Amino acid sequence: MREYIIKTLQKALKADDISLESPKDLKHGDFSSNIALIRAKQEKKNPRELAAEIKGIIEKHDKGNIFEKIEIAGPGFINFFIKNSFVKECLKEVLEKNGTYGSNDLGKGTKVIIEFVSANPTGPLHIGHGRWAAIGDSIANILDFSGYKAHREFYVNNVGRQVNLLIESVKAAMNNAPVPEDGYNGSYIKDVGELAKKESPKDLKKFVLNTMLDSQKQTLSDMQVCFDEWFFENTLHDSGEVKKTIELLKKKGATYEKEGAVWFRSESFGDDKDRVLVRENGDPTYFAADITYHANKFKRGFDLLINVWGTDHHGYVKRLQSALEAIGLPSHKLDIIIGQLVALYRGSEPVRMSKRTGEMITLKEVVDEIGKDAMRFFLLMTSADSHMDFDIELAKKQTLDNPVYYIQYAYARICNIIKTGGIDIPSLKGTDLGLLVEESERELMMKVLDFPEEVKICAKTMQPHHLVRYSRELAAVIHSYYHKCRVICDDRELMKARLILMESTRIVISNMLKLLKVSAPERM
RNA sequence: GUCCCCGUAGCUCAAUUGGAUAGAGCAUCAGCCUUCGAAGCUGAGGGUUGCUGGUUCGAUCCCAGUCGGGGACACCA
Repeated sequence: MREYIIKTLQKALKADDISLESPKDLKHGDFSSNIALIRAKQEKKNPRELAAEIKGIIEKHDKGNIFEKIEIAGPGFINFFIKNSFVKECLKEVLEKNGTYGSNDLGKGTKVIIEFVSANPTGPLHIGHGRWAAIGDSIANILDFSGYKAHREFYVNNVGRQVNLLIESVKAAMNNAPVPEDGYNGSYIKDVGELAKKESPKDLKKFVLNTMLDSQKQTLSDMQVCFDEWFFENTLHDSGEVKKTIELLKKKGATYEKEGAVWFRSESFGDDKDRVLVRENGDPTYFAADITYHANKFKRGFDLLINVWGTDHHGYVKRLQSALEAIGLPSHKLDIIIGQLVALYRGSEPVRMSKRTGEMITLKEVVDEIGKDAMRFFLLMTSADSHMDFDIELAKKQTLDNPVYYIQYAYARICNIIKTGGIDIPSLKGTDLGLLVEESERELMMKVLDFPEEVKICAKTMQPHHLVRYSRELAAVIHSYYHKCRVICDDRELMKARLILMESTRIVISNMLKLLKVSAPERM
């Protein structure tokens, strides 16, 4: 609906810089625009006079189709009141489009690769990984829904010092030897060691890495996070691509040698300092491989690169962008979302250690305890760049305290009403929506019709939490409506009209929860 | 010391990316079950948006500074 109105305004005013807001105060109409305020500044005119001019043009153009009335208010806002008949036309669109309602073509087929989690295979995932997982996965869903072609990828760092340390640590555990310096010593190391003893694999390194990776895969799968591809770092070394990247940087004059190592001049690109590409011992650094990896993403034909990283990697952003620039790749097409860390609580008590193992609590333990739906919902509830306090006790509650159930309950309620109504939805065609005259009905319709805009906001900002906020608002309107209006009633025509409203609401919740991958139960 | 993020109601978070009287949930208090699911609804109280300046018709949002919390500053990944 909003989109249609914007298009109408664009046509009427022959301009494309139309912005439309949804005012908080009903007195300010269904939509409002600050266009007169902005133009008045540019053209140095009186904003209210300009607003009146604009209002005249729009009214002439509209001929009473969409707008009930248009008002000028405050310093020069133009407030639009939408005709009920038009709202109901839009409601029909929800039923027609059904599962695709809310989708858009923002991406215009852009191939986008979204890389997320990419944890080292040296240990179990933690709650922070869960956050990047939920965010990355949902962004990918939203982008797919917005006309992009999203490719979900996990980069496996199966090369380097940390991996060697992991293997040495496992070996030590198998022989009851002390943990190597800087090695790993969690209980999972012993577990893998036991397993390796039992199976005595030919290639211990391969076995350990696979075991670690499988356990990460399992945890992610428990959260219903899926990847199109698991990209292994070693393939970049094996194919010689890493060497090629280093040669290319050398050729571009972006490197120099010092103390036996090859350095990249990242400082001249605005980074804090220069960075090593090839160590004194001749091994390329992780950084060198990562430049190659991102070059490889472009080579595979992706037009847009999105990475979801933990805040502990933020210092890494500048050097990667610098390196891409140095080899002539469009670094502005790399969008890195930095997610802040998650602090776990039980009630007001901070949780760091696992009760069972006495070590850092793992993602798996939390997912096992509270379940996939609450997990995803809570991790998606807040903006990625705000620090997050995650209360396990609250997420676990199956009561009204828990916002997940609030939404799911609204869905189950609607499903039950539709079921009780006992009328086939398709047979409701031709129903007179003009019978929906209650204020609460209009409120619900407007909220339902807002869905496509919310999807767009998420796609544009790459922040799925907007959708979660919307889901709570929508559920609140639904519950309120439920108490104000009865759907199942003796007036059969009215009932049919209200069933259509229920069905379109159901469709929106269903589409929305699919994007978040939170289940929508018909019964609870 | 340098860089990034955050600071909003007692608590956890929003605020359509510069819009009109800063909103929800929890907690507190007062109401609502003979009718489609009370896992719900209705209402009340609760604020100098950490602080100080600046930019403009307008700032929670942008800029400068300052205080507090978190994180990062490897020839680790």
